[in-house]
Amino acid sequence: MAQAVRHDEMRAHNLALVLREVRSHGSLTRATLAEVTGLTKTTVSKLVGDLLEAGLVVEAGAVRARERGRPGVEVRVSGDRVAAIGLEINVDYLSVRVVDLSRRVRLRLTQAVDNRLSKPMDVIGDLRRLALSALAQAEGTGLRVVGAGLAVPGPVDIESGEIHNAPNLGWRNVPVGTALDLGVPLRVENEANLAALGELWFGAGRADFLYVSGEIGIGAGLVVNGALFRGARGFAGELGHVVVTPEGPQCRCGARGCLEQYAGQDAFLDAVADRSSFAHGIDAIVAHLEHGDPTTKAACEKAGWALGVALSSAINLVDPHTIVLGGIYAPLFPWIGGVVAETIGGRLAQMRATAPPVEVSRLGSEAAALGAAGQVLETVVADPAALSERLTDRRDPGPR
Amino acid sequence: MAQAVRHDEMRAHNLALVLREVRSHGSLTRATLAEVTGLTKTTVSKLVGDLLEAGLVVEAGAVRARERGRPGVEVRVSGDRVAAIGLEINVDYLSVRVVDLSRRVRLRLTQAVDNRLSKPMDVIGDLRRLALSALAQAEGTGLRVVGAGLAVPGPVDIESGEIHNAPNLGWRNVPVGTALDLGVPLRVENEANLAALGELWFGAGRADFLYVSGEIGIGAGLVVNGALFRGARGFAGELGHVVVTPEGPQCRCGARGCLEQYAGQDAFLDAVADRSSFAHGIDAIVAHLEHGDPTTKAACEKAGWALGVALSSAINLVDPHTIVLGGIYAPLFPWIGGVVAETIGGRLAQMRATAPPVEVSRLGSEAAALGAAGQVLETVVADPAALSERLTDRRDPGPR
DNA sequence: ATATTTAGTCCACAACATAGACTAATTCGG
DNA sequence: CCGAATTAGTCTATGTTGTGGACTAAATAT
Repeated sequence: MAQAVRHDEMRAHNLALVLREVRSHGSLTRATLAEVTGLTKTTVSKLVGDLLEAGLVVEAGAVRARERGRPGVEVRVSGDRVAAIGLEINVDYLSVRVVDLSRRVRLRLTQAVDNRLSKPMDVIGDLRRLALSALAQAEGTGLRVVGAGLAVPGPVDIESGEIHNAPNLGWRNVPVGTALDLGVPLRVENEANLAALGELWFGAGRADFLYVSGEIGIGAGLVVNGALFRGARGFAGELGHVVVTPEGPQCRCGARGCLEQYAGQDAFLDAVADRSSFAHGIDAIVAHLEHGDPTTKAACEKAGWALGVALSSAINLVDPHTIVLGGIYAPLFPWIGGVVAETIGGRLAQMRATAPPVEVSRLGSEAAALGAAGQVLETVVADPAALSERLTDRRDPGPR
Repeated sequence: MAQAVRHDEMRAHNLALVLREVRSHGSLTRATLAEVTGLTKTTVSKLVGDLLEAGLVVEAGAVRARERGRPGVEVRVSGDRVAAIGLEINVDYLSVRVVDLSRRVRLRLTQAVDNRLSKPMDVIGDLRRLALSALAQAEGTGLRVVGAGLAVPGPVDIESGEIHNAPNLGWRNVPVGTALDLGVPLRVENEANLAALGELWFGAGRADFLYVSGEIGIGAGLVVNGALFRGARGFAGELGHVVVTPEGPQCRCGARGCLEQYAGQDAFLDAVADRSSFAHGIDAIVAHLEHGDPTTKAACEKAGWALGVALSSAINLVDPHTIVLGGIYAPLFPWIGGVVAETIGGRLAQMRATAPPVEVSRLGSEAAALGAAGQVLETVVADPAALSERLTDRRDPGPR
């Protein structure tokens, strides 16, 4: 658990503190950095020196922070040295994103493919090919990719990187963590959780919210005080199986009346009674809605009500500051957001002064892959000392 | 947010580490302490010396830890110097507990009284009298009470110590935090949260569980990795208003079909159709059950089912390791525990290998007051350096 | 009685942050 | 245009803390 703190860890902590402050302020001089951190100018200078040497920050031009006196030299996070790769396997696409330490997206590769039709190992092979080509391109521009993150639609054992059960893909007990070897450390995580983190770091940027990921299944990622809440075993956020009506329609989870039966992608398509092409399902629905189709509108009403009911349980239990609707709910937001907010507001009327606002995600299907990459970058910012050690002795590429 | 780390904070951290290890192991020699913390014997000796001087630990007799060689001197947490006071205002009683740093309960005062019949300030006055007498007794035995915790049945603003709305007491906007002045720092917190912490520190002692507090209202406290989960605004855990049936009976929260309408104390009493005496309501119900009364048994079945439905939503959302039933559910456990576990198990069948076990609380109505005291002791263990400063200059009794 | 083993202390040293003097680079005012 | 004022950043001496190994203390084994 908690361990002894020695001089080197004190230094590592302060190094991380400085890097975090530089990032959160965009750019800072050493003098203001000393002010905001509470460290002395001497210490800040030494720490910034180390960060410069490691290539994690760069000096921008001189600026006059105050009107009089010598101008300071601003320091900002360097996007030219360190990067991470984010991957996503979803039902109908594979995607790869390379993001540098300054959170700029350097490379986007997306491949539309129905992954339910292939064997897991073949899908992993496809993704590996995409990822390796992205890695090669990134390394070619001088970036050093320090780690990879992978988003999958279903609960994952984070330690082993094994997918227990991804019902929408039809996968069971697939050891992606070990099968997808890219030569860099890999972390596998639930898609909804990573999409929430993506929203945190690349989207709206609030520190407290519940992200709702509507796909074939419905997941949620809870961010509290800037950190993901995973629960005891890492299975938290299964919003799709929260009860809407205890004796409602049978769900494939074994229970009855789960949210997924009312507001999952299939429920929409069933309601619209036009399941011609699954891949363009959402586009078709939006088209119907834009033409004012009453059946589709009614389906939205019903799904929005169910989502509101399930979310009111969630709000009572975990008290999020805001609700962010993502996945298929993002394009449907104009027709569904109002009902959701009204249902929540109605059910929470007496419990709290104001119900959490319901907002729409700013990132489309990119959220999870970006969150996956961002999570790797976050480990770098949390412990820059560990990285610079690894960067200095390049002989050893570092174990898993 | 995160702040700079200096030498004094390094020391404070290691001091806390040593104290924590001493507590979690019961008693330890300096040598084994050096092993488990990773610090050197020299450093451990210095830190232990400071803790001894502050009176937070004491030396027990010498023991031969290993067969050969000089025997070590074991050190354990001292229960004779530092203590905390835990208070609870509930609907039908006031209670006070004094607990020393070694977590021994030194004093118990409970007063049965229907607090709905008095004005809030009168109730606070009653509690203050009880608490001051307990404080005097404790100080008389040489204990130094370093802080107080207060449990109230309803959501609280932790910062200000103000109760927004305690519907079961009929209180609104009562500033208990400032009104109840005991001369020591006071922290006010929701009863369910503190009962969960009480269970953590004085009861079963698991590090991950969801504690369900069934009283007139139904609350829950979620403990994850030994820490309380409060949500963004501190209102998490309102299990009583999780949806069981979205169009069910009207709840006083404004919604319909909340758990409280099915499994709250009033729902039980209504079902049994014998609301003769509220104070002994639960005892009467247990008596009926022990005589095999079928109406009461049916009420348990229904409440247990509803609790299982709401808990299955909670498990999907927050993934607790274990469910602990407390409050009125503790005496009812023999008749209700089975249905709850079955309902949960049935609804989670396909989602995870095993559903969280449903257990019964080991502490009766004492849980919340003990948790309140324990929370104060935890701040001492988390930062013993801050306390010893305050203990050394006794002129200044400390602000707030 | 002596060797061995383990506990705990002592002392020289290393790592880190601090405080304040010092140098560098700019603006302001005459 | 030059000196005073002001702010940025570096340098040096110092203080606090943990480390490592030598040392003393107290037990058991032979």
